[in-house]
Amino acid sequence: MDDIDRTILSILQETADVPGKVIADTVNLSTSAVERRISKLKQDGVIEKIVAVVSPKAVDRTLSILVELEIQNEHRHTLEQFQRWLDRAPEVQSCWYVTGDVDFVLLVVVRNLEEYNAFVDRLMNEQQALVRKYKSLIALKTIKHGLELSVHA
Amino acid sequence: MDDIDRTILSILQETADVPGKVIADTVNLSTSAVERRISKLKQDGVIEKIVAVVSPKAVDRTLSILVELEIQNEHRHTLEQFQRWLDRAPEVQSCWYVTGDVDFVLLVVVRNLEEYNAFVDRLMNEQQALVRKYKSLIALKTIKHGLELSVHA
DNA sequence: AGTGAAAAAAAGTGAGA
DNA sequence: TCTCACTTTTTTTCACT
Repeated sequence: MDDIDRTILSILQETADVPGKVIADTVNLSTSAVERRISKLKQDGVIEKIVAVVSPKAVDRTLSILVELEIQNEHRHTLEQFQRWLDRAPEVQSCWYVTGDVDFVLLVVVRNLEEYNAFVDRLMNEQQALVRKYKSLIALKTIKHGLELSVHA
Repeated sequence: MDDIDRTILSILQETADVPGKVIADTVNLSTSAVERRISKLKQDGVIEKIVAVVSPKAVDRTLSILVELEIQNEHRHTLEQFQRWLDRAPEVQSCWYVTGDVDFVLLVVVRNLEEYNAFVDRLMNEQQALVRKYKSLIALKTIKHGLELSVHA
């Protein structure tokens, strides 16, 4: 992966629905060369996928909450099934297993507090043996939210 | 926005680089109808953008850290410029202003601890008057990370 | 709004440098 | 691995239901 690929990646990370011709012009290459590079980047898994970013407002999911979870120590061996539970929960947009006194941090995106409450109820019901404690950090403002990575070597 | 649009959205949220024909077949509509719907969804801002998701491994950004920041109370009126600072920082992938004893939560994605340390140094240097305290939650594992929203009414 | 066909645009392929 | 010319696929447009 050379410098041109990185330039292509940083363009595609911002907007991927541009014709190859446009990219070709900015990197001074022919369209086919650019298309061939993009195919290879997909092939090699450098580009994992191309996705549509949907407006949270438009589908009424404007409430973001970071949830810090502490897990019962006795259940540390059952974490796998809990991770699957999280992975399947549609309200959970992101989720990390972290160091420190907190064990998991979840980013939960829902319609409103009622829906959040329902989510927490479900969590505490279906995973009551596991979760020792939780803390909700309600996002008053999302300053920035995306998946862009700095791509330079 | 009807049910068909929502189906289209949920497909596009997963993978947006499929021909309209494929979507047309799954929603039982002609290609032109589907393309017209997609154009309108973009036009109306329901689809904010189409982006490439880049593999963190492939570009060597495998260290994710959640940073909790507490802000000096005296500087609450200067938050705007701090938000701009965060927005411009390439290491900061996401950032929320939250309720509770913590004020901001940042998702910082970097190459390694050295790079993270450099980031924190820069933060503390350039925003020393603002930041009272910070806490790093290092992600040992990213269970799930994306921008997908449940799209149903 | 939708369909289906024609036109336009974009992406993919292969020979030669 | 690039470019250039060519083919195939996809998207857009348009007349009509």
